[in-house]
Amino acid sequence: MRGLDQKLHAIFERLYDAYGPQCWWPGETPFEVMVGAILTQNTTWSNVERAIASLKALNYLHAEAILALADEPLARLLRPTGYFNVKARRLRCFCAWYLDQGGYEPLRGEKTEALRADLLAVQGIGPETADDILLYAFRRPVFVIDAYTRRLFARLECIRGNEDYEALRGLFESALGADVPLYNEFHALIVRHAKEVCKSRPTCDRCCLSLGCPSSAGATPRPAMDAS
DNA sequence: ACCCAGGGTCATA
DNA sequence: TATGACCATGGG
Repeated sequence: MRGLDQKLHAIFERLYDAYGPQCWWPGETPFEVMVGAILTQNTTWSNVERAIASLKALNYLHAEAILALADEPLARLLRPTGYFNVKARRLRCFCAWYLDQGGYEPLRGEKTEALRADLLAVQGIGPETADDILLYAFRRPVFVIDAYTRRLFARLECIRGNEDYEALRGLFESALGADVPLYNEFHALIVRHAKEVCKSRPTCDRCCLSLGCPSSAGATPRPAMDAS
């Protein structure tokens, strides 16, 4: 019986071969990454890009500027991301915390688990958003668990699928070992794959992971993933 | 018109 | 612990 680590690495290779490097997270600065992580909650990235662009255009992409904005004007800028009233509050809570901590440099010195606990204490930052921030803004070896990850690996029979967030994160992290570049690319590839599969629905009968389904004429079918 | 998206919180049972 | 309701725009 192959270990979980070998299965995961094999799946990673399939995804990487199929899609190549994803160059995540899209964003020029760590702060932009953090803002994006909050704004992308249950929302497509293309919607987040509009809001980020608006903030940038007005030179508001700083914790001080966002905090200085009243709820309503901020919500207007966040409008395309959906839940704009909720996200305006969340963003301001985050910015207040961020400034209170002294910004990026002091935070960068914190140990990962302490930083994670701090992030989770911010209203509106849950486990996935915190882990996005830890991995993509602070380069910490934290494996992000999202709905795609849960569905995909449950289907590939690597997990049951009903484990709680922390259990899954522990499972992936101990199987893969602390590896920031791997975690970075893996999560991005999982999201990419989900989009790709979604695009080809309902004929999603052929993907790089051989998730069931016949291959189209002329294509060489991949051998099925060894799930045992 | 319907479904879902790179979630999180809060109220119930 | 575990569901359900709620937040709300934009693209398929």
